[in-house]
Amino acid sequence: MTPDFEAQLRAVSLRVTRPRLAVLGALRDHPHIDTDTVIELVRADLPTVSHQAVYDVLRALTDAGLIRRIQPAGATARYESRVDDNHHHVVCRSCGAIADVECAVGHAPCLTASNDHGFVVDEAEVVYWGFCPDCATSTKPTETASSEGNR
Amino acid sequence: MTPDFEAQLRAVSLRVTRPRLAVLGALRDHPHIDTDTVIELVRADLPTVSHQAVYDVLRALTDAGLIRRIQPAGATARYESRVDDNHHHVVCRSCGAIADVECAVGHAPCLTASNDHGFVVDEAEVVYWGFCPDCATSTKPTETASSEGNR
DNA sequence: CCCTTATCTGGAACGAATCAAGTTTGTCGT
DNA sequence: ACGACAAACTTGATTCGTTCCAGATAAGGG
Repeated sequence: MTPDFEAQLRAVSLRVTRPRLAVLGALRDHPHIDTDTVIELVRADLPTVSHQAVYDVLRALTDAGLIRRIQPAGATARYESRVDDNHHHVVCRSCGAIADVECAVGHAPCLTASNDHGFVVDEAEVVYWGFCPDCATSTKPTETASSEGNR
Repeated sequence: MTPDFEAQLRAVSLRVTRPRLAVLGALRDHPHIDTDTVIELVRADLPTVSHQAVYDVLRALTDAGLIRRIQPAGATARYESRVDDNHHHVVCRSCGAIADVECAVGHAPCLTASNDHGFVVDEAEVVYWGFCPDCATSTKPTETASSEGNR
């Protein structure tokens, strides 16, 4: 374990610092975390890191392509370390939980639609909105109960 | 012209007020505007409306389904009045411009991929990232000009 | 026309993120 | 190893978009 964070950093010409290693570690252990949680997790190891350092590190790593920033509408920024595959996310409207989803249609499915309006498109981001298993059952739809029931 | 804003409001049991009509008018004339611009446009007609009123109206209209809120990562909230069709958006990484895109694959293309993780998905949102015609030419990629065409 | 209540006004408050100035710490050259 | 330079960090304040609050206003049914 302990993926070679140091090598990853050096590969993109970033200095190897403890805050950066801690952030990478936190992202490896937690799939989709927001900035605040990153700060908490990092401080578990390094109590003295400033929030600014975390923001800075997240930005540097995102720019370098080591991590990916995801930000569903209305929520705070979250980060994940899976960057190489083209996967998407399901977001729970109720609790904000996020899960990874491989697009069943194939990879980069809708990218072809893009050349409208002369835009040069390089990425298609898909966000599925719905309810996670917990919220789907607790938020009990009053009347659509039986028909929607696949799960 | 002047679509029947009043009827639209009444149809969803919302009171017909001048701020609301002004907001609907602003959204009809401008495809994808952020809250600040809405405030400006509304105040062109009604100089006394408070920013809070606009926020409130936007929320009410969004909840009622008359308008749609879109919020690409890292940008402020924007609103649009096209709500009935399932269309998506191209967002310029450089200037933030937004344009509508009909998904060529068909409507609600990737919705099928969704049942992973027990989530009950009811909407698939697609955001295409790239560069608008203006920025694509001005940001002149130094060498990747011809080859990188698609994807 | 009056009453109820949704809606609007004005101002304060909030959280996420950024900026600025100064200090620490990696990394490279010798 | 040692020192220097610049990248990276700390601290603290600031901005920005948005929301919360209390009171005033006005839409729409009776």
